[in-house]
Amino acid sequence: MLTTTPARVINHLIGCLPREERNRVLKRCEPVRLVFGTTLCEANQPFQHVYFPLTGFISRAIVMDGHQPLEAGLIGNEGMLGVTLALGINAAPLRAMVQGAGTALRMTAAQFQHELRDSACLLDTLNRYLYVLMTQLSRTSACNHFHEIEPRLARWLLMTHDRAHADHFHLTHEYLANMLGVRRSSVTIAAGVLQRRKVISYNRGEISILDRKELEATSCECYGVMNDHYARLFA
Amino acid sequence: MLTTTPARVINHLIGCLPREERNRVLKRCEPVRLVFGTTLCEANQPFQHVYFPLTGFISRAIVMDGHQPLEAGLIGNEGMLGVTLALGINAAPLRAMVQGAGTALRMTAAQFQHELRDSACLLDTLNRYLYVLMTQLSRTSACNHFHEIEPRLARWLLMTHDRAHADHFHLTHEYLANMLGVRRSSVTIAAGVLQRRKVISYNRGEISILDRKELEATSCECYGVMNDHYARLFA
DNA sequence: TCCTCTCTGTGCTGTAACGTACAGACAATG
DNA sequence: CATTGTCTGTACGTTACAGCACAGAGAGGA
Repeated sequence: MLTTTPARVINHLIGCLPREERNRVLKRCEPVRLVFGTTLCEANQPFQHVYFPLTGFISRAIVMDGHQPLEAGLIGNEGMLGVTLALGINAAPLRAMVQGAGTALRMTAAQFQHELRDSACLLDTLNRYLYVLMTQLSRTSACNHFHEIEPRLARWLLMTHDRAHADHFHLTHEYLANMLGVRRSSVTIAAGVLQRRKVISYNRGEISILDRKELEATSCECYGVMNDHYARLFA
Repeated sequence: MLTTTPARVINHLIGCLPREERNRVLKRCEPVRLVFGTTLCEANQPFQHVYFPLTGFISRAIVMDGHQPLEAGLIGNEGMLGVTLALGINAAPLRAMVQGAGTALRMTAAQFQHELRDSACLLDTLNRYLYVLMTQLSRTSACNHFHEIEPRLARWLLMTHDRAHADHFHLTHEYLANMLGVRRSSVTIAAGVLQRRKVISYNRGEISILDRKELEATSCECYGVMNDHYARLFA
């Protein structure tokens, strides 16, 4: 349900590369449509493809017996799926699923490994991204532990907003509940507060961001900290 | 307060290397004593040295404003401190502190980076370890979220037991509370249960493991899962 | 048009863990 | 020996969230 497709969204990791390498990588990629709800990889399974999201985005989740999967991060055009191949390991640490319909570039895992051998700069970029991922995992962990539902909800909405490149996206309370590792009805309550405050509005899974400033004020500091950290590493 | 020093504890990451590279690395290392409570690095600060624990062990913690640091992992002779240098980044994602007095090998960060350039095998080993760290972070995150205090306490005791190479080590309730991200008195209650069940005994910070089997039964499955995962990657 | 499904709102009870506070026991120190 | 600090036990009110259950409302298909 992407209403507005921005003129030209590029994947930031690819954008980091010098022109020649960037073109080589782009040549190996094929554009694909990310379909909402598709599972792109299971934990501990090898990758078939790596994905560089453009307007679509992907969620990573930790799967544990007897519990709903717990969200560990979002991958939009600032990142990629399959980065552990840069460690020489063809396995996914987490389950990945399309969370926002849209577009992406993809490459076969084999081709990607090949490119990695040829491009030191690509490897360096991915190493940086890996470092970002580690700090994100840590912080998300602490955030889930210490912060309350409402700020955390605001944080996820902001992160989704950034990656959707639109003020309007699809996300039910049920989904959000899984992301945050809480009950659906807790989300209904927290989201209800935000809606009454005219910060967001939603209807049957269609969420609109009305007042981003307020949303940022409601969010815990984790949103800003993580963004800054990314920016610093890719400056 | 290490009472028994095992005859010959080697660092497993170094042990993974082929003889020649192993000797080269060992030659660059100096043995040091890890003193309980010493902070070895702060989050986002560069490393002076990297550490390969032997009988001592180190804890990594996530630092967040307004909260006690939250434990994210232990580093014993199965791992190392400073592995992010393998990503070409001289910065620590987390705070690291000596949690168990004992011995370690260390190398300057500069020297370590130099070794990394010379030894593809070292890099490969560290890449694997990085992957393990990522899965550990994820799982710890979910574990803290879903599992209750008692199983989590048991898990940390088991992990500490492994890394201390002794049935007896120093760890106050206060410390454990920080590790688990809970109140001190919650730990007193959970530990009291374990003591009454004769699984552990403790006195003024000196903990003894009496019945490891029972401790394993009390722990959540995370302990086994994480061990298996490590073993599989370093098989 | 009806039916079914999905999404959301809400209310109730239960409970794990918090926050705080205090007291006793022991160890170390002067 | 007295004093101080550290470690542990315990207790009580509070709170955030779980778990469950149900009802209403809109969407979409038959």
